[in-house]
Amino acid sequence: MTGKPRHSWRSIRDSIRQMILDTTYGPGDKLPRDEEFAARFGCARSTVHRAMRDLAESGVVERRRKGGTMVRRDPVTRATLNIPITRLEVEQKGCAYRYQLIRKTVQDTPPAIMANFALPEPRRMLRVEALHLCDEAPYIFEDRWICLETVPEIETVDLEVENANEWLVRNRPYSRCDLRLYARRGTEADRSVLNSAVGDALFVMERTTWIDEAPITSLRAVAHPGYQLFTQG
Amino acid sequence: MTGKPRHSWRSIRDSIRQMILDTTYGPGDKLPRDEEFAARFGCARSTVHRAMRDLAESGVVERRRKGGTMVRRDPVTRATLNIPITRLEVEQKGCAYRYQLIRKTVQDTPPAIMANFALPEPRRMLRVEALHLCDEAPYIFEDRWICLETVPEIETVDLEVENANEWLVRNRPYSRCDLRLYARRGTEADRSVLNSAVGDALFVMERTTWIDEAPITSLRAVAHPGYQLFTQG
DNA sequence: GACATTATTATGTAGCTACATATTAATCTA
DNA sequence: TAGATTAATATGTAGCTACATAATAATGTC
Repeated sequence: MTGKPRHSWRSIRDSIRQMILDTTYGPGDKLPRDEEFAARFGCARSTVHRAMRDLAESGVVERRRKGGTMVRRDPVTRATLNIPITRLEVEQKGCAYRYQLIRKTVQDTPPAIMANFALPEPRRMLRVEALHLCDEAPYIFEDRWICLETVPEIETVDLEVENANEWLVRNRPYSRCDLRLYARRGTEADRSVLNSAVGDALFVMERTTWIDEAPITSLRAVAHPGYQLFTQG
Repeated sequence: MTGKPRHSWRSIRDSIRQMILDTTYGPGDKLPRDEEFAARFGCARSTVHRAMRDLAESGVVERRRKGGTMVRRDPVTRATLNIPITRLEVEQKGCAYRYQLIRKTVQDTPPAIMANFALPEPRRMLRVEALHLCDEAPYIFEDRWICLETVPEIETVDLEVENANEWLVRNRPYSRCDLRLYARRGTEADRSVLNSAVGDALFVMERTTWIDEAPITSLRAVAHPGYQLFTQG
């Protein structure tokens, strides 16, 4: 036995995917309606729907009400990144975690942060610069902006002790998260914080989150030399 | 109107998420059974199930048959990366794309590639080194290993013309994809291929795919200086 | 012909029932 | 007590119906 009942949504998803792969339905083609597939496979429409939703989520097809289902013209590789709380990342390596607040100020957002949030004009936000340490060695430096309008409680949090990263993850859900990843040469400023050599290749993660259009936080995290980001294995 | 009917699975998901956020159910706690929630909300179990599946997918809760639903002790940020075919990435910037095969050899896998695939012993694979160009400037250099046992047809493909990246994406679905991202200093070897300066910070993406335990391909893609990877906006 | 209005239609959601499956919990051996 | 067997149970899946929604297609009006 394959372990898949004849009409499982997985087997139907695989059949449809196979048809797409062998170009029974090529890129850009319109697929038959769910009902049509259900009749062909001899299963319920809901089962086809379940299969289609999975194909849509994984980027193989695109669905639109009334418009029907189309094979995506541009296949994409979708990978889910798991970005844990830094404390956990460090502790899972069996190392001691420490968090150190470096600076905390209230400022108007500079253009770069406004761009991240797509704000038309500057807004006063709390800027928190902090260092995550792994066995007392600099691990990740983060430069974070927190919107005081959306998250006023943050002013009452003692960020010397509590970690903005964790406080926000635990207290502020977000509905949208933009991520930008790139490499950057270490500068003199990095050297003093991350203990890196000038010219080291540093891995940078920029993350911006919203709750229903309202900005929450935007941060640039610069990792120590040698840092790697994985997908969930 | 909020646009959400009282019993929509989204509104129920949001209610449950809210209860988790205000620590009605704290990290590690067990949630009531779906049926129990359904009775409380006055909706069907299937609706709670739909809501729970979404929460599980986004990493808020963990579900196990018979075990029930638990609030994840470690909140994670899950981000979906869209990795397009390089040709499309270049063309969407309005640039001209070109692909250039640099070398094509059959070799036994070195330890690093064996580790990526978790292979116990070396295997003969096709190694393809190629360059993606954007307006004739080096864009991404890829060093790819393709498993000849899993993908024998690759030997019949003219890789001078056809692009291994695209051929595989279009012809070989995968069931598992591991991703590793990091920054690396440009070396002398990079300089000659990517036209980068020695010491430049280069963004590296390593990707390994399988189809049901069988290795397909493992590649290291080194991007030109300044490259950025985004999440889908 | 241009534009607003109204049908049509394919997907999306909500509700129900019944059964499958995986795991834990309980029970029965040896 | 240890280990195997069996029961209990929460989630997962498959099937059905009915209606909602969004987007296109058709129609009507000027």
